[in-house]
Amino acid sequence: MADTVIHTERPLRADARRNRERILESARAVFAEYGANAQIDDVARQAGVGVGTVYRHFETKEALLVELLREKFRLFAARAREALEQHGEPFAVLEDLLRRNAQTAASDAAVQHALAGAGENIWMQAEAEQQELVAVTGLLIARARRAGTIRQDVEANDIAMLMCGLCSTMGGKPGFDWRRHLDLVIDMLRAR
Amino acid sequence: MADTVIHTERPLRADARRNRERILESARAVFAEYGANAQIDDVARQAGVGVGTVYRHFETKEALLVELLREKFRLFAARAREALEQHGEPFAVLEDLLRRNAQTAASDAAVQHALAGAGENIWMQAEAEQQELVAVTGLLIARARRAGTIRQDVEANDIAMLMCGLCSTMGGKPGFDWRRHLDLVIDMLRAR
Amino acid sequence: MADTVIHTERPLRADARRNRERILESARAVFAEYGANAQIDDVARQAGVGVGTVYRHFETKEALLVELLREKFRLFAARAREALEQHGEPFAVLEDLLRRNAQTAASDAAVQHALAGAGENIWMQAEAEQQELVAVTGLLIARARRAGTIRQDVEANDIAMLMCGLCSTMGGKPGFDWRRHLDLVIDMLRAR
Amino acid sequence: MADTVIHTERPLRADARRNRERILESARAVFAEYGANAQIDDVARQAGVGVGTVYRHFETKEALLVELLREKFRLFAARAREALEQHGEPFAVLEDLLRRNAQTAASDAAVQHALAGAGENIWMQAEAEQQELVAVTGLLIARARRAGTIRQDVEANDIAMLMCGLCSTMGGKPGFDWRRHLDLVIDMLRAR
DNA sequence: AATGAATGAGGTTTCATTCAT
DNA sequence: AATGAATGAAACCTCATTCAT
Repeated sequence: MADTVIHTERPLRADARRNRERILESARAVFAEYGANAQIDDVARQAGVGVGTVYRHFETKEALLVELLREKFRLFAARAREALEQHGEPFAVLEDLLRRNAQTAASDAAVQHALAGAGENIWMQAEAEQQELVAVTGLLIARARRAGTIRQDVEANDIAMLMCGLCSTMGGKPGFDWRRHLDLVIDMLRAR
Repeated sequence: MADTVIHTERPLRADARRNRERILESARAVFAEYGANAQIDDVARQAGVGVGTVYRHFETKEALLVELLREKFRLFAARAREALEQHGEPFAVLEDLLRRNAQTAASDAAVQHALAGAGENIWMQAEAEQQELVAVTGLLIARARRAGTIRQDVEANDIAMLMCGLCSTMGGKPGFDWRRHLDLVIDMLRAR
Repeated sequence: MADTVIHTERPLRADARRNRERILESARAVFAEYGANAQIDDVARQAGVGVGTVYRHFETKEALLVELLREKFRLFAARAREALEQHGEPFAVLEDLLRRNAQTAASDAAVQHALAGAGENIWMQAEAEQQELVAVTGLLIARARRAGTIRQDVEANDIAMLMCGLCSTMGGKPGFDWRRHLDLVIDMLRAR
Repeated sequence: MADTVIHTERPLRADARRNRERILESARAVFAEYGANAQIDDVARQAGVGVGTVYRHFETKEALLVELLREKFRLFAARAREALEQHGEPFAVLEDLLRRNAQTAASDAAVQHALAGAGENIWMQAEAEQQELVAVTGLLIARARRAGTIRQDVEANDIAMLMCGLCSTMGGKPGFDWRRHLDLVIDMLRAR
């Protein structure tokens, strides 16, 4: 009851934190279903809260989208760090990582799409998280390069772009089969 | 190949055809500037016609987007056909084609973006044109394969997906340099 | 070829007259189907002419509606005049007239409706024709009154209003059966 | 008869209810002034609320019209129920009711008009309320019939149609005087 | 005289965001 | 802190009417 605490940043009451989680979850679901033109009202309804609550947690719709993108980057970065701990052949480890990430993105294709279609604005606001991911990916590449199992001229951003491109083809675009394509891309990355 | 096309559709009065052209031109400009949420009213104003005229030519905003996508595919297909006529080394011809297409897409990044973000719907409505492009690309690949200068396992749809992916990274996404990346991709396509 | 005739009012070339007829016919059909919010374009298409032609004959959509109302009044007036020639019992003649008019209106319910819903404006522009109808109806009533077979206090405008009201109930309004109701109304008009 | 109505629908916040009332009031005024082609924006402005609020309460312009019709039926039904409580001569009670209703309709002529011109759709959506009115009217008629002061063959729907017809003549149609006409109609309903 | 393409004011509706409760 | 009603700018689209062909 004596919670006259001064919130410098975000101690966030337990229920508030729970709401935040629920909102993000719903946002994923709703954007996945309706693309970037899903409505905040839908997100709120799905989360079982009022619109006002959504806005308390995310100042704008864009901010919500940004957070989704950040989360994705954080997840991928976390996986990349785990990969760093592994002791297998470096390229194989990287390959496994990419396959798992692609799979995750595919199960989320519509959100991915919404994010791809989203203005550069959104990407810029997630730059820190993106850099972090690129940095860790860089370490994985360096290891593989030392092992001589990856093309010498590949950089972390190339992987990022290839994966980003792969995701952009995941919708339901006719003739496109991302699994096949990923096989090819991975093989292309391999040292000759 | 002589273009004795039979117009089953109405031949379109001269001024109407002119308007149609102007509308498409403006649409390109306006979508390029404002992305997929450009307004039809802006397209009309920019074209110097009334909104009604835009709607007479394109029943829906989506229809306009579809036509833009179709045009792009037609342009790329035309270039691909030209490339078929050339007598240089097949892979070099293909490389040149890809570079020119990438350049075109880049000068049009926002439209590209709008199209990428667009629902699968739009892509499906342009499927015929896409198939045509893929078909001609297939011929170019076949030649290069016979010459032994391209990876044996590359298919036309892989090229499509790589280019489509490349385009999706063209916005202003931080850290992404498509020219560099295209160099890499082309080199990856080359036979070892 | 020497048709430098001066058109004081409407000599109207034969084909023009034919067009005018076709337009009115189509207007009846189209207003009957879509009510007052039928579009001029529909009328034109149905008539097999361009919109411009419709406008050459009828300055505005309202003018077209007015003409439809006028025609109806003219038809009813003509029938009333014919009734005057008949030698049966005056009230019976009137009754027969009303029944036939109601039948006509019913087969035309939607137009009737459109006309009823239309502003007073329209009725005022058809006033002359309406007066003519009322006048002839007055003669029929007078005869019946002399014969003592109609209520003494009924006037022509009462008949008009009753019929107008009857028509207004003809749509598909639930529970309303205009034939039953007409029987009652006619019996009410009869002298006790 | 105590109004312990159970609200299955949400009880509606106090301010929301107030707004709803205001919107209906304005709708009456605005439809009265401009007929069926009044604009929702005008209704909103007149009510001092945003358009969005109008749409929150009534999904569609049509829904607003329907509610107006329902209200009218409810009002008339309420009056009819009051009339049932009265102990005067049954026909006189009915007559008084009709006169008051006609007066109300006249003061509302344009709305009445809009409703008359409206598609059957609208009437069908108000069928429940209409039936209720017809039912109560039926009781009034039954009493008068027992008293022998009304024509034996008149039914509730006849009264409805006569009144509905009367209303349809109320605009500014030339030559039509509804008060005169109502006198006649009432006299016609009286038992001979 | 006829055609139908063009016009553009105006209509309905949506939805991100604010704010009273 | 949460709620959801309210807001209103802006989006899309329609259609009576005009006008170039």
